[in-house]
Amino acid sequence: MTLSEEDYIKAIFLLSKDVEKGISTNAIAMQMDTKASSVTDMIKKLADKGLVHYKKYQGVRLAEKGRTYAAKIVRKHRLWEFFLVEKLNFTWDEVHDIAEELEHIKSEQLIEKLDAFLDFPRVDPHGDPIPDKDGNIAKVDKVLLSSAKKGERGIVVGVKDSSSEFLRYLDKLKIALGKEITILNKEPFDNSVLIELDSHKISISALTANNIYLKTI
Amino acid sequence: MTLSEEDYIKAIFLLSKDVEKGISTNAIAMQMDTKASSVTDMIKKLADKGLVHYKKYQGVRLAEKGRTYAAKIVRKHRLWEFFLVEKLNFTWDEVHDIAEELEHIKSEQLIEKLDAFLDFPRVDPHGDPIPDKDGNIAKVDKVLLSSAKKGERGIVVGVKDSSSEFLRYLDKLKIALGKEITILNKEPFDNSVLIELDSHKISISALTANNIYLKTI
DNA sequence: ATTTATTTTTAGACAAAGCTAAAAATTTGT
DNA sequence: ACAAATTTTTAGCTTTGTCTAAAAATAAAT
Ligand SMILES: [Mn+2]
Ligand SMILES: [Mn+2]
Ligand SMILES: [Mn+2]
Ligand SMILES: [Mn+2]
Repeated sequence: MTLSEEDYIKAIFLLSKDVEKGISTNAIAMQMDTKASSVTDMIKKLADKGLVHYKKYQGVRLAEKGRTYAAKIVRKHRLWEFFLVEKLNFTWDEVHDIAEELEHIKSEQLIEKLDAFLDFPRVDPHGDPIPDKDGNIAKVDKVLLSSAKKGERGIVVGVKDSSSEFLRYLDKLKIALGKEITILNKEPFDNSVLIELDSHKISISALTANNIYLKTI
Repeated sequence: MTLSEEDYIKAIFLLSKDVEKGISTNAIAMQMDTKASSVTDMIKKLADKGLVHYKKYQGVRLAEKGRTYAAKIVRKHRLWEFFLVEKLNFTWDEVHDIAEELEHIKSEQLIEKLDAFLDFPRVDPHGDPIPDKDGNIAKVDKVLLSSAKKGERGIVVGVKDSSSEFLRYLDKLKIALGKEITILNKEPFDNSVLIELDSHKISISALTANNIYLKTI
């Protein structure tokens, strides 16, 4: 598998997470910041290799072989992110692009030794689960802050958008994994959410609330 | 710089170490396990980018720009090797190929943080010096075991051949960095060397002796 | 049910990096 | 000094992955 093939298969894997149907050419092109025609070319190659199921104009689905391969790349990506934050003191907004390269290093032994060195972490710095060595992913139960109800309390356990910009905005709001949040009110006018955090009341926009995951308590 | 360009510039850098003249196309092809015609193509590209000086049929020399770039790749290679051995418990014969990939990860910040995490090591697991962040390399003074004289003593500080096969052979002989060796005798017939190691006498072939560096004491 | 708009695929080009085979230059041997 | 051997370069092809522009298929709108 080439680096490029790996990035495609991973993109399809991530896009398939909560989608039942085939993934569209355009969706993949968007995710990978490339052109639809390039995607079509690559999909054909992946189909020839038996990694995806593909019928023209019908979108693409991962074959079992492709799914486990993709999960392993995601495993590497997230383990490296954990390493960068926990051992090298990077912040959670700095690690994605570096992990995007590190995830392609080809050595089973390396990743198993890294896993042990890190003491077998179960989630990455953004709260995303780290697949095990066979590609299985633990189902984390979490809800979006935007869908939590007035009066509920929860711990921040993840983010949906993990772009640097969003993560730095959360830093500014003092929102981080592990923080406790209480939903004080929801404003019907603009769907903003009034929360209590560190004994302060702050208002969170609908867009922001739609990108924060809570585990309700 | 592409991965391939980086590997070429590094190869030229390593071949230039104790050579004054231009590096030949064939020597590079040999080192990189590729064909001379491919080397010629790449050299032209590197020359266009100002990384090397090149005149047809005259071999190639690193330009200053190329030298510092190459030194940075070597720095990354050796720091990662150190990490693999010291933190992930790899053995010295297992790390080269993995470092060959890791050396291409593009992040200044990553390598500086890794350096700090490792506590600024000065040599890699094979005794080779780790260039500093500006590409300067400390001159280590060491001699080949093959050139040490009868009666001299020394500490093993490096290897010339760092192939897995040779390193595993050294493991078998119980020769490792830091071990003390006394030259008891040199056999004129086949240039083998009789040494004392861990209070045992063993005979080392000329070829083996020519790939072990000592710091005499 | 057509027409219009959007999505997807194809066709044709291009850059990177490699190869083989042949030509050109340099080095070596006598 | 000149022929033979070796090294280096060139020419022409191949594979990967990308792109633009045009054609084909599907989806949406009237
Ligand atoms: Mn990637
Ligand atoms: Mn992540
Ligand atoms: Mn390399
Ligand atoms: Mn080394």
